[in-house]
Amino acid sequence: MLKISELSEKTGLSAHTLRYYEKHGLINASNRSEAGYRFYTDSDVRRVQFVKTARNTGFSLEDIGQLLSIRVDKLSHSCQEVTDITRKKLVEVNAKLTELQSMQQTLELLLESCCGGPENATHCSIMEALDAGLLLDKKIAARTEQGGAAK
Amino acid sequence: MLKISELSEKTGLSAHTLRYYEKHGLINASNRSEAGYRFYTDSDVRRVQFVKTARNTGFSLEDIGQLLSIRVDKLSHSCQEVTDITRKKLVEVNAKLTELQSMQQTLELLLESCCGGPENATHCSIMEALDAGLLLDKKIAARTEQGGAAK
DNA sequence: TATAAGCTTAGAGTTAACTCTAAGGTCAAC
DNA sequence: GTTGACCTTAGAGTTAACTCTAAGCTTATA
Repeated sequence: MLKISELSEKTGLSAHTLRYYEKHGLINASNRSEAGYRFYTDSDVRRVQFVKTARNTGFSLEDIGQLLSIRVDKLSHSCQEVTDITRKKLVEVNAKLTELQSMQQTLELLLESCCGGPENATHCSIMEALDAGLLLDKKIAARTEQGGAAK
Repeated sequence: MLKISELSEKTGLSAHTLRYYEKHGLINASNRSEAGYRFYTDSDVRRVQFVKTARNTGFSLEDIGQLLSIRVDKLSHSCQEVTDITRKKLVEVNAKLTELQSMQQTLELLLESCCGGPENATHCSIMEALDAGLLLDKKIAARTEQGGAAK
C-alpha cells in the first residue's frame, strides 16, 4: 500500500496530477487511512501506469477514460472498440504531423534563404517572404535548385 | 478603405479575430469613421496578411509581435534577429515532430498488433501493450519482423 | 511536545488563441 | 421611419491538462 507521495515517485506523476486524475474519474485509491489519506494497492498502481502509458502514447484523458472502462470489463467490449479509439487518435496525430511537417519545411526554406548576418533587415528574404505570403516556396526552390523541375 | 467585415472576407480571419489581434497590439485600423467604425488602408491589409502568413507558418502571436516590430523599422534590425526567431520556432517544431512521430509509430504498431475484430477484448494486444507499458515495441517488432536484429 | 513534512479539500490560476455575449449605436434600403 | 445587417466595447467563456493556493488536519521525528 502506497501513499500518494510514494505513488508519485513510482510513476513520475505529481501528487497534484494523481488527485486531478482521480477527480476526473480515471484512477482511485482503493483504501483510505482513518485520517483520509489515500492508500494505493498494486492494482491501483497498475491502473495508474496504464494511464501514464496511454498518456505518453498521445491519448487524451477522455480517450483514456474509454480505454479504462474497456480494461475493467474486457468481456463486454470488443477489440474493434479498442482499435477505433486507437485509429481515431492515429488520424489526429497524422493530421498534426502533416501540419508540422509543412511548417518545418517552410521554416527551413526561410532559414536557407536568409543570410542571418548582422546587416540590417531591409532586404531580409524572410521578411520579404512573409510579406509576399510565402509564394516564396517557388522563388527559393528556384534559387536553390537552379534548374529543378517546377510544376 | 475596407470595413472590418470586408477585411475579414479578404483575409479569411473573422472580425472577432481581427479585433483580438488589435487588442494585442498586432494590427490596427489607420482610420475610423465618425461613428467609430474601423477603416483599413492597403497598408493595414498588408500587415494583416503578414500576420496571417506568419501564423500559418507556426509563429506564435508573441513571435509575430517581434517580427512586426522589425518589419516597421528594418534599418534598426538585423537579419540575425529574424533568423533567431525563425530558428527558435524551427527547434520547437522539430521537437513536436519528434514527439508526434514517436506517437505515430506506437499507434501504428498497436494497430498492427490487434485484430480489431468483434471478439471480446480479453486478449486484446493493444490493452496488453498499454498494460505492459509498451515494452511491446520489442514484442511486436519481433512478432512482425520475425528475425530482425534486435538491440 | 513541538516542529516539520506530508496529507486533505475546494477552488482558483495558467496557457494560447481565440470565440462569443450583451448592450447598444449606425447605416442602407424599402 | 423602421427593419435588419453591421458596427462598437468590455468582458466572459472555451479547451485541455494540469498546477497551485489556502486553510487546516495528521504523522513522524527529535
